Amino acid sequence: MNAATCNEICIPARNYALAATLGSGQAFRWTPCDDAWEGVVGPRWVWLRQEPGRIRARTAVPVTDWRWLTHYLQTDAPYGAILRSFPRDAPMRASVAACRGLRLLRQDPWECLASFIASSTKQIVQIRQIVASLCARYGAPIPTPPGHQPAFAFPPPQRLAQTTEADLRRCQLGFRAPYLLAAARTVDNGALDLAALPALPLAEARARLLRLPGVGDKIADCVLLFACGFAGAFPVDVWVRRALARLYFRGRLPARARLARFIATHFGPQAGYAQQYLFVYMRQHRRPGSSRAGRPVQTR
DNA sequence: TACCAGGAGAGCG
DNA sequence: CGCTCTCATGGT
Repeated sequence: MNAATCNEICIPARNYALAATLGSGQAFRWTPCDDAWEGVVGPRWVWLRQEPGRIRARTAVPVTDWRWLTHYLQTDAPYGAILRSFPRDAPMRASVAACRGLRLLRQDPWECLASFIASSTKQIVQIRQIVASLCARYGAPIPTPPGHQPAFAFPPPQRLAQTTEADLRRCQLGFRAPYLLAAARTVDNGALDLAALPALPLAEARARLLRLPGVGDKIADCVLLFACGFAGAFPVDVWVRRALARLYFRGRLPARARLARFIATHFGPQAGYAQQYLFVYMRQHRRPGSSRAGRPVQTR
């Protein structure tokens, strides 16, 4: 690397919808700020702004090697090839058209796992609050620009392992508190090695995550897709369930096994990306003030 | 106010 | 399996 040390950089990024990506419910630490976004990646406070053909990034502390950020943003992912791998059916066309440039991030596995354990039966707004609360209470303070409010890293497993269920309940975790505590202890004592997951076959990585209490199919797939680089992982939540039902099955989902077979065969090797497009597409059509979805184009 | 939220686990037939 | 109930809490 011959890059100079500085606190600003422009990352080339074509077909990258920054706002859609940061706000699409895969990460919970980003807040829109004027025409930009502020958040935390690992131990660093980060400011990001979409510009034509690129993303401008600023940090509070000068940086020499920015690969941690390009890795997080996945700006080098083969966007065109990913889109071409999707099935050429009407629902996918409509989903892509509705959110061009939507990407998947590559998050830290622990932060991703902990955040999604906290997510069950919560709205995205609330998940953000819980994560913010965990960081403020148990995360290490990190440098921010002069005059900016304080920021905190996501607390590592060894830190959360030292808390109690009652502590965690104070962060609005409710019945998820014991799950998060158990997960923190399991990762802290080495019984689950998150760093080893990406090198495993998808099924094995998934099986290891499923051993954690509070981690079922959906949360395991979120971690595999958003943090471990398994582009074939396909989290099925209420929104994706709705999307699949309405767009592919005339409103009625088939039995589990048949649905699983459909997912495994229909969406191709980048099924996880397809899932994210369906998720965002379906949420765009929800009615404000109601959890019931509006009317996405009925196709097929 | 009533409903429901990017679920998971246990108990049941 | 597949269904139902419970869990805790706040947004809308």
